[in-house]
Amino acid sequence: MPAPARTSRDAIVASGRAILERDGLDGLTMQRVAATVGVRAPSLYKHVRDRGDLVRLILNDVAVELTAALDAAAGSGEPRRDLGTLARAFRRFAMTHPEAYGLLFARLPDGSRIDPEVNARAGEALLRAAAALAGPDDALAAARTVTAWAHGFINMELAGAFRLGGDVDRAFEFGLERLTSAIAAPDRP
Amino acid sequence: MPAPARTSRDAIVASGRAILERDGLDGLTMQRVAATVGVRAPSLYKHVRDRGDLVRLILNDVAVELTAALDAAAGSGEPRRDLGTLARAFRRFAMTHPEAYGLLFARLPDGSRIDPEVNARAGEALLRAAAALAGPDDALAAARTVTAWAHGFINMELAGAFRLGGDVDRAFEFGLERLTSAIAAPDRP
DNA sequence: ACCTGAACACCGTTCAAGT
DNA sequence: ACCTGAACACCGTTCAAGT
Repeated sequence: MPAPARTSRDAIVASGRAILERDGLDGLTMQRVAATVGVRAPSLYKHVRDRGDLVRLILNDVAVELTAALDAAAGSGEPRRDLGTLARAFRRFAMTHPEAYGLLFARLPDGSRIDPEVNARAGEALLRAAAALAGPDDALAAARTVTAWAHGFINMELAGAFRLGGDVDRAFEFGLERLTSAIAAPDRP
Repeated sequence: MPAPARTSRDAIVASGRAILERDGLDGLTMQRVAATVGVRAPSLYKHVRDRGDLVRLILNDVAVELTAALDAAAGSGEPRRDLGTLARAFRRFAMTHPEAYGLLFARLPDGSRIDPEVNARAGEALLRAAAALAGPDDALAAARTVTAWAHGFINMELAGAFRLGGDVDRAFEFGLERLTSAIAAPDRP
């Protein structure tokens, strides 16, 4: 006698994501997720392998959404301009999903880490803009420089590491402008 | 009848740090720390407030050591050269203490976050080099640009986010060289 | 085929009782 | 003054039993 599913993997991931964003990673318990979707904790194991797997699914979901935001931000045809809109879209996304963003590039157990393809896909728009600006030989190194800066800045901002006062928005724009010029190939001013 | 202390806060922090580096944050349990220093878990609460406090003490310890490594790396009198040795020392330290480093700028509960003075002290050497290179007006923004880049690069490298192959060491040197030029004031080539 | 209660091993933390 | 066992509330996870 089959029993009808009272919940679904999508519902579990969506609920887990909301709880993660509201209560942080420590607050993301199987019992809380189960209660939100209307089952008991053991039932969750019919839909996800374990808690680490649930974290992975949530982060994949977030990364796909980030990718869409980045894709929408780029595409002006002007790589210099694209790099700016990409960096600002990146920062805006992180600020509206701070808990999830903080885990996106964190050291997590293997089972919780984001899928490689999802990760690669998220970096594409920026890699394209960097390639157009820096030329093919330096494309990857240039993309890594910009990504590292943007991620590092956002991560430190989210962690509250900028404690010396000053204008953080201005520091972001300063870094963005200097970096854009710095990675441009000599013949691409 | 007073009972002699069978352990100390320093021993607990040192043991906790070793366990953190070996087993990760999830592996850092009060029971394991207690066993290593030779007492039972409840005794630890005579020396630290709770587990979050222990994490804070460990991270403070790591940050102080990082500060010493950075201070030792700088001081050549040549800000351009200092920036390079600082960035490389930063990366080397992170690679030898990956678990602790990954938490240094992570989103942690308030009670686990590093002390503001320890954080400010760690940034001093880099702020000094950046100021010498960028000039007083842009000193803070320039220091934040370099710190963000270095931290972001190292954090992504530790998290295994550079999955497109390529030469990661070369990307680090590329970013370092371009960034150094980018933050230099026009009159400080 | 999914859901459940019961159970297990493990946490962090408190506290009264020991020395 | 510190250490301990016992206890409590809470985890994640497994599993046999229900429908």
